[in-house]
Amino acid sequence: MLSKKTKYGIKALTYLGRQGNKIPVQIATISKSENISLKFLESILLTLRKNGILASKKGKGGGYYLLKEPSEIPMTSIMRILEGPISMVPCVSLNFYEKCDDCPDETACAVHKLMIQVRDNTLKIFRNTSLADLCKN
Amino acid sequence: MLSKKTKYGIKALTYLGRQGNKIPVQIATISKSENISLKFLESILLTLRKNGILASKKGKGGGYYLLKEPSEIPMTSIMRILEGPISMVPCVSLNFYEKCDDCPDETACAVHKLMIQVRDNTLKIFRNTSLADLCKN
DNA sequence: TATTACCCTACTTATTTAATAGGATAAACA
DNA sequence: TGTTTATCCTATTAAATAAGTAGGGTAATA
Repeated sequence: MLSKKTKYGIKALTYLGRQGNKIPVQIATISKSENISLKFLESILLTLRKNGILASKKGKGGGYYLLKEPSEIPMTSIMRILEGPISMVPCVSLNFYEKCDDCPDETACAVHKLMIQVRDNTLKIFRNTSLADLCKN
Repeated sequence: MLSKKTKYGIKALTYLGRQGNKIPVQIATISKSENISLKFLESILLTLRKNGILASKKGKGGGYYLLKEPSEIPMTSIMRILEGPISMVPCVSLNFYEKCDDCPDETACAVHKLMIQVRDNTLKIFRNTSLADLCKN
């Protein structure tokens, strides 16, 4: 299941992407428009900034804005920053790999094989989708 | 992320499927072979039985066995019983649909559109895979 | 009738998620 | 220069979920 953090983050990024320009948007504006708790959204935007997706400006007229063009931001980046691994099990993760405690031989594991398929398909979608695609319509 | 419940459940079913026949296998046998806590596995097999995947026999020589041929058990069933929804958000779920609190118009939601794609792809894999496929090799 | 092995409810513990609180810092502007 | 505005940042908490544990009950076999 997608966490609310990720869901809210994507919605906020989509909102910013639809602005089209790099004029800062206040957290409160996004919070109201997308029905997201202001404080929660604040922490989400903070992590997006720390991970190089957003930039911010303090004080009057301040707010958050996208660092890059929406078309330059793949969903893989957004998902990995907000949600973590794209894979359903750590043992098939490309960026967050971890060995399973119970599995002596990973290549013989039925779950492993199945989840590689799922990962490859999901990855294909996220790689072929950028924030710009979400902003359309 | 896939829960351990689901992972262990799939492993246990694969173990049973590889037996080929309908001779009951004891929980303890599977527990040892697959490195799964006996008590935890017990509760997992119980839910699989209550959901029509397994049958059991009590007393000496008892244990669990598959009710149907592995080829007759699609991964969609197993996943829904053990993990719940296949979708990443409830608002795109076919079997566990729920409206989002924050979304006034679901058809306009960027997250919704993206997650429908992911769901369709994942569903395709699970529909085209049966327990028999996992038992091969 | 003793043993075996599943049946079933309840409980506990750990982890993660989803916030919330509250002050610090920096920019704009009068 | 001082006030307002809005982000920055750490810490805390509440709720939900996941993972595992306990322990007695029930049915089948020999």
